[in-house]
Amino acid sequence: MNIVFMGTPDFAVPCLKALVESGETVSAVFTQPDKPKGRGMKLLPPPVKETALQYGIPVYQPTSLKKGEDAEQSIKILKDIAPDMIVVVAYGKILPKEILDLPKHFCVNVHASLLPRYRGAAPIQRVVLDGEKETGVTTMLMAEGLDTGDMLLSAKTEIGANETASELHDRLSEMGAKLLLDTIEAVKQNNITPIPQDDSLSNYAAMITKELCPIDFTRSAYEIHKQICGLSASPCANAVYNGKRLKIYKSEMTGETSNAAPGTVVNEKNFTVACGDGNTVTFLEVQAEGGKRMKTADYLRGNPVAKGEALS
RNA sequence: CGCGGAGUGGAGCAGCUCGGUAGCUCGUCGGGCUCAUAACCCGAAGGUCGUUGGUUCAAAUCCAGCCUCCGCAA
Repeated sequence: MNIVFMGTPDFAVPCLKALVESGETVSAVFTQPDKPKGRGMKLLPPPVKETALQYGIPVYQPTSLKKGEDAEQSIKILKDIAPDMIVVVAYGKILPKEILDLPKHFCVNVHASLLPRYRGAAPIQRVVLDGEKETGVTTMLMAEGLDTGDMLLSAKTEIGANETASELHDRLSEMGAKLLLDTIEAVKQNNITPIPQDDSLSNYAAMITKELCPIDFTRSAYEIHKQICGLSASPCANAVYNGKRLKIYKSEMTGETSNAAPGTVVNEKNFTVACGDGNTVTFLEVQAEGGKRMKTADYLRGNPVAKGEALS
């Protein structure tokens, strides 16, 4: 099939690779323009661009698909390619109707949740933050609304008790790639029935902001544990210890209880801290300012903490 | 040229202000002890102190450049 791929971050890379490796013809890749980011505001290409270039696929990075010169030129390029299908995975731009109607079949989107649940920008982190037990990936036809199109296929998976958003992200991106191939195969066999989403069951996975990062130890241990998992590895939950910010990448609940004040270290050997509901959270991987991410045992060797000290 | 922190045996850190014998908590290896432990005791190996140049009788330490890693901000 003649396919145009649109996507930007790491999550989309396995899908693009899967398409190419399975022998589909990816005629062009659309991705977000390079943006200055990181230290020193260096200009960095999005991951999908790097992958596309490795395969020698033409890359287009229009600033807009809706209006202006870029949009007109993009639509002209798309018309020239005359794709059978446009595959969109976390592209980060809204497609105008003109493009949605352009492919011979349709525009298909891979979304990292079990729709209609968790539509929107940050489904992976939100399911973890909310303490959900399972999630998945869904392929759907693209409609003009945000993640509202008819569903094609989906795949479920359980969320581990200590699984972080970044671990789940990696799993789901691989699942998404497989589901995408299954979906394309079904389309080829003409063996697929779009199912409308039940809007009454939908919810929206709002973008993740830094306000979510500071840990409030008066909350329950479970909420804090899920906060740590859901925000790992970026932007990462953090606490203040010794006047310095300490990022917490991984944690677990050992079942230990304590009536110490929330935020108090109750076990200095494995860095276990009291929470608001009498339960405790044990930190497994942390990172101090200026330091690297490391296992708690390593951190404690050079930065011993004492029982009774408080984090905030 | 956005602001800031850091590179020291295998891991995590101290030492640098005020140059003069390489230190701590672990790990590893060998031995001992114990019913037992993230227990304890004894001994050993292992480091071009990120890199290049400069100052000096002498540099981990002071000065300059470069490389790498990280926090903030975007």
